[in-house]
Amino acid sequence: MSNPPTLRKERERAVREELILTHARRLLLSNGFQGLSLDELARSIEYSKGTIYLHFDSKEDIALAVTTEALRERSNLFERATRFQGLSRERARAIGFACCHFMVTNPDYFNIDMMMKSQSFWDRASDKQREAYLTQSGRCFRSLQQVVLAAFEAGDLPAGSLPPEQISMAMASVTVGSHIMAEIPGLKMLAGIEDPIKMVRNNQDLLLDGLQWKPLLRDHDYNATDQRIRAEIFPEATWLKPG
Amino acid sequence: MSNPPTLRKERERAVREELILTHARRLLLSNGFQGLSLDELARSIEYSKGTIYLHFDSKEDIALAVTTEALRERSNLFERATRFQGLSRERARAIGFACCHFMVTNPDYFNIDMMMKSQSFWDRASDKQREAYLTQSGRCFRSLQQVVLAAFEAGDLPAGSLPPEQISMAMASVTVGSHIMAEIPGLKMLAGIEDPIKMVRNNQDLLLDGLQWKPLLRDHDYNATDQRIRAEIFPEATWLKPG
DNA sequence: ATATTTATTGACTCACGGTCAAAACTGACC
DNA sequence: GGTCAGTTTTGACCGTGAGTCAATAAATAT
Repeated sequence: MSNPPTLRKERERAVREELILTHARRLLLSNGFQGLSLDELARSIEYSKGTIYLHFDSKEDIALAVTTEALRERSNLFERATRFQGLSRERARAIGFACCHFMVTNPDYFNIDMMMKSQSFWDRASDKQREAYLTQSGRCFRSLQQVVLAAFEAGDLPAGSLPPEQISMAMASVTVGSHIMAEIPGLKMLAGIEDPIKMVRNNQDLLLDGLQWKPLLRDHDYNATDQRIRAEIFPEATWLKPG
Repeated sequence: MSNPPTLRKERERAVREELILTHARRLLLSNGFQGLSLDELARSIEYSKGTIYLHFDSKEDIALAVTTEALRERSNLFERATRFQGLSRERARAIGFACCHFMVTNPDYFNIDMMMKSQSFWDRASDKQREAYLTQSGRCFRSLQQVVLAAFEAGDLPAGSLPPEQISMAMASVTVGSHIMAEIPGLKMLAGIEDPIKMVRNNQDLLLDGLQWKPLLRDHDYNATDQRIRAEIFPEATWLKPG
């Protein structure tokens, strides 16, 4: 039994897996799931198709892994957001900010993510990838939950109104839904949406007001908060317009 | 040139198209998009595969048509809902009710609908089907919009706060998002969601409160409203639990 | 009854996801 | 440095299934 080569092999394997995912993401984003050809992918990475199947069980498995990688990135942003120093609702806003920043940075991510949630896609992925995806979902959720609990402790949310998990879910729901609605080609026109991000954030504000999360939108200068969030946590977010 | 036979032909064509869609829906719902085989579909309808292609451009085209049929059904429910006699927020609630009723009646619809919105699927459908889909989306949206405008007229929504289209979009967003979140396998457990429908309606309530849509949740007995909605508009909705 | 147009077919192609026996490579042992 | 068991990698091959189109059947016109 030789250890050094084994370790090297593992490292090389990890590198190759990353190589596969990098190219898979590129193909997936440019041609969609249907346009992702495993023959082309094999050619891109300069390994054979068989080798790809040493890493992943199916095409769907690869797509889910790509999605999970992006989701991990999103979780990281969320965790950074929770570290914002401020009122509880400002911290919640920082998470909303993170989410929008992610959307701007990864404009095509939602398409793939939504697709993978369709039963017939989800079912064809491996347990391993499914678990990894749920782990990252959990991380996102926990970031939210942490801020919600802090809000209860600070008395910024009315005690006993709703269980905290439900509040986190509501926040996630409005965000996901807004992103989706913003992407529907025809409705954007129909509803006169000019700036999708603005809509998302707007809807988040409405929900938090509905939850009576203090301070309410009208009682605080959240534009200033946004500027602080950007300056202190997400200096790379160049999309935020002043005012 | 013969007219009578032409009319009959058109009728027969429409019947056959419906036949295709009926069977396509069955296969789609039971096996998912991947499991929908055009050979099997052809066998089901007792016509050849070529004939299917006289009606639809691609597999995606068929799937979109199935989706649109369901969406048309949903639009019908929405329009019925707008006819509820009551306060503006009660009418909005009736639409929320309709949406939940639809979800209960068509539990797998959202999967397909979400999939069709992915770029690579949408792109493979025909213009004709895309337009039909957007037409039905528009009908849903307009039902919502109608109730929102009525709310402004009645003074139940604070004037000048937000443009009505944006309010409609927010309502649609929170609903769509809640449905999606409710369906994610792992998160349901993580967040302790027991009744997905309850969550959807809850989130809708929170948003409408956030919009200051009078009367607020705490100022009105909306359980009674639900009972009336069911009795007067949706007697077939057996899922509504009393209380 | 026959010609012409229209409707329908299903065998065929081709692309692609997935497999696996064979080839290439590795490193342990003499 | 040569041999060989074990491991890794390969790419030709398979089955499936979407989409096509020349051939056929049915309907209609003459």
